[in-house]
Amino acid sequence: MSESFGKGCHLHLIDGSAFIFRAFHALPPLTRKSDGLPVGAVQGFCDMLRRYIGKDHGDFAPTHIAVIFDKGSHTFRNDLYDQYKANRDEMPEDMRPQIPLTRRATEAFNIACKEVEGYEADDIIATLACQAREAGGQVTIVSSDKDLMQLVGNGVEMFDAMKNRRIDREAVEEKFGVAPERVVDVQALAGDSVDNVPGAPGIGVKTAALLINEFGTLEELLDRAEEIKQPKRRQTLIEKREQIELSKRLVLLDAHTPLDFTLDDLELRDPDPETLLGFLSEMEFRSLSKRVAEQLGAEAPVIPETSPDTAAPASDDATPEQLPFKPDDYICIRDVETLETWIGQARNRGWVAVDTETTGLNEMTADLVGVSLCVEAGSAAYIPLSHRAQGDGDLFGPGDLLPEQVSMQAALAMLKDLFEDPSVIKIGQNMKYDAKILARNGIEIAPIDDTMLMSYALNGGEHGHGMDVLSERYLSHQPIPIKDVIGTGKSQITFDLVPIADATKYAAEDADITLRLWELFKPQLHRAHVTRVYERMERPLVPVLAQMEMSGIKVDRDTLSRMSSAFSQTMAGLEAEIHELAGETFNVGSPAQVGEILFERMGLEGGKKGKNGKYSTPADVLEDLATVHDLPARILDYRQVQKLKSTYTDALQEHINPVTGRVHTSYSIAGANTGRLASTEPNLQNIPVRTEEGRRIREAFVADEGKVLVSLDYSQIELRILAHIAGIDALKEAFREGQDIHAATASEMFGVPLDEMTPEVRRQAKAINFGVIYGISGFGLARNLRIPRADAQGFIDRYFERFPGIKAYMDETTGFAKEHGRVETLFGRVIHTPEINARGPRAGFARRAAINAPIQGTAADVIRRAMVRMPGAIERFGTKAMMLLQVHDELLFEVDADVAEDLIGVAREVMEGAADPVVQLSVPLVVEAGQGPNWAAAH
DNA sequence: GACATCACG
DNA sequence: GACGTACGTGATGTCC
Repeated sequence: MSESFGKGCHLHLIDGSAFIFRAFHALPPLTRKSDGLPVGAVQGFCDMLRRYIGKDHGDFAPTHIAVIFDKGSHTFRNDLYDQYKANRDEMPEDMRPQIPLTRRATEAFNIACKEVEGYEADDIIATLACQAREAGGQVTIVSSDKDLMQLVGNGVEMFDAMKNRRIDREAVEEKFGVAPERVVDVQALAGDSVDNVPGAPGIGVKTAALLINEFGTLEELLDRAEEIKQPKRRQTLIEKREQIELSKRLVLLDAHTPLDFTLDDLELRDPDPETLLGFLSEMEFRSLSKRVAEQLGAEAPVIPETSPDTAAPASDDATPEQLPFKPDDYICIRDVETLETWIGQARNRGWVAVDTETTGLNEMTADLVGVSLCVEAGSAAYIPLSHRAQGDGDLFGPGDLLPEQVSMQAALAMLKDLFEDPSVIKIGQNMKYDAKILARNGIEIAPIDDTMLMSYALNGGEHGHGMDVLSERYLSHQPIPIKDVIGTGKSQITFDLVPIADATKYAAEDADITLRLWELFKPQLHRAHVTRVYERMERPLVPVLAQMEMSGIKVDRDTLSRMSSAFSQTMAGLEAEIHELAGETFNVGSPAQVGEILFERMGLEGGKKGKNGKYSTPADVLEDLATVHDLPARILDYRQVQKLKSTYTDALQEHINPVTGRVHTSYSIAGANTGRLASTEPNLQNIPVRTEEGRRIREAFVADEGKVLVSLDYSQIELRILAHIAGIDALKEAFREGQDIHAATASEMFGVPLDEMTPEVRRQAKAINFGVIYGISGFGLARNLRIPRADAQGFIDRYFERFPGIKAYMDETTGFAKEHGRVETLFGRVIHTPEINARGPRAGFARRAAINAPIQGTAADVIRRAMVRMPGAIERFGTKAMMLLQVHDELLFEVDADVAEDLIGVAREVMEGAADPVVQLSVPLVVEAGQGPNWAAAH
């Protein structure tokens, strides 16, 4: 038996969480070969422990050692302040299953592994450090966390294992500007954005240290705050006293954590080679076991290579060994016992691929028919829930529910447990669809992964991201076409009428494919450096958009209906007039016939033929012709009304959901190459606004009784981003000063003072500004402005001369695209440009798209980030505020009238700050807001 | 299903 | 020197 802890002893306390996070982020994602379990962080953790105990610590050699972990997410600090650590990101899903394994690893190393429910590791470390100090021993805290620096001094030091550097009194003083004893005072004032400790607004570490050094302690400072000379600072300290005192309680470590062990329990023990090597073998760490064995003077264990038939295809090598698809092996789950088994398997794994089958494609109206699951490549099952008889003379009449299906209610209850289990990742292809179907059945599926969005992050611009494309491209497997199952055209049936045996093959295959794609894509995300893009801007959008789509927007049918009738009359009148002018009757809605009339019968000049050999009659051509004849003008009028009627007043009514009385669009997250969303069925991102007549359509988009619609939109976001990316000082300055940007551009280009600016000159500058974003050409600008091409080219030359950064940006961007086959947004979104090295006209398109993509894409990223943060920010309004629509640079909300102004304040802050903290824009983002009873009034 | 047209940012 | 020509979308109607 050894003596108890005291003088001459040296306790080393390792901050376990810090080790895990370091290990996780320092290493590429690694999975255990035999079953795909993520173990990268465990391996890193073990290696860090190995190196630590094998290290020559000189005078600081440990006699006692422990690894300290956090336990439970709720601590006394959450009771003090509910926002404590509230803006922490969720733990990456790959990391979660590795936490218990690191505890096992610690034990395998024969190192004490300690945690106390409801206490942070920091508090336990503080308690042990104090006990050791009082007993006369020395302490080394293995961490570089600044929150622990308050403990340094009197025999306690820290050690930064990454930098291999000891942190003593002097080092702490250097960092905080005060002695370790006063570090908490400085932290209380400066606050901490990582832990969400509020502190004193406007006071950072520097100022805090200055104040503490002047007054001695925080308490003294607060008592004598009146003496501070700077008025702003004085006011802050007086007004925010409570908040500062709270902050101190949050940062002050609790050295009185109740412990069920003593310092003596932490005595250094040699690892038992058998136990440790056994654990490392189990984890299949080959080279690490070898190194450990060497260190211990033991024999390295032999770890068998996994046999191919049990190996998960976790590698993404060019030709991974591919398990064949065997549709006959798929299981049909017809009783709760079997379902229970499958759910158990999913729980054991920690993940499961999921697919829902329904009666239609519209998530708001389709009914759930069945669910498929896949836990391992090749091993998938389908759970039929509401399949019905086709009625071809069987025992069951047409439409009868078929027997031997798990009851909807029972299955949903069991699946709800699994789908809402935070420790099981649910993997889907286009999860928003399944999430909405399940939400309508009372299940809030989470956490999720989405193979469509993974592909979008990885392969954006290369190809589409539908299951068929991905399966053929990455698994060399053509999935069963849906039309083989439900047919096409008139004889098409709904999925509930598909025989269960056929449905099983189809549905289980989809889940199987999804799981295989996930295993393939998951490790690629890190390698392609798009993990953050996927985790911050694609995946979290799924629940946000699902909610928006399910909310829908109220559309007044009567308004649309009345407008539609009026349009009919107008069109009839115009049609008669057009026939009169043409001298014959023809289909005004047929561009081919219009071209024929204008350019053949009437002999007007300027007819150009399109690729189908017909005359082309787009609006700009007709506008030019309108100066010489009335007919083209009337045709334009007709087309405008026809568009408004068919696409808006008529079609929109068809989209009013009979149950909710509202219109529910659907957003494609992975549709647009640049990162923009796209709105379909109906498209609510192209509701008219530019003309007075069109804008009236927006009057039919209304708020419910007692509510208002609130619209917030980014002002000139793309030009601001261009100014930032290309580093155009003159434009940045104009934005910072809040100037009219087009007028400022014109002034800079033509030397006209702002107060002498004419609308015409400003209009030209505006066209150039937009042209630049689109990868301008002299021809295009000339056509847009209807000026001679040479003049347009002159403008562009002048623009490049005045803003040389723009030209440089364009050249650098195309150069980058040609070299790498891709461009990137400021937030790291990758947009591939496969055509950039093509020849012919396609090269021009690709070049302009490459120039535009980082600008449009960065703007898309910004609003995505705002949308992801929005639900948390507006949570305080409860059901009083709902986010309904996104229109690229605009967010539309429906809000109780009494909180509309508050909502505007909150939402504006989120939107204007959406780039932070990843990107520091050198121009401000400005959001304009409006509100009213309908969308026209809110804009 | 291709094409033309036009609605939006 | 010719070629085509502003970026990104979705819906509707005609016509084959």
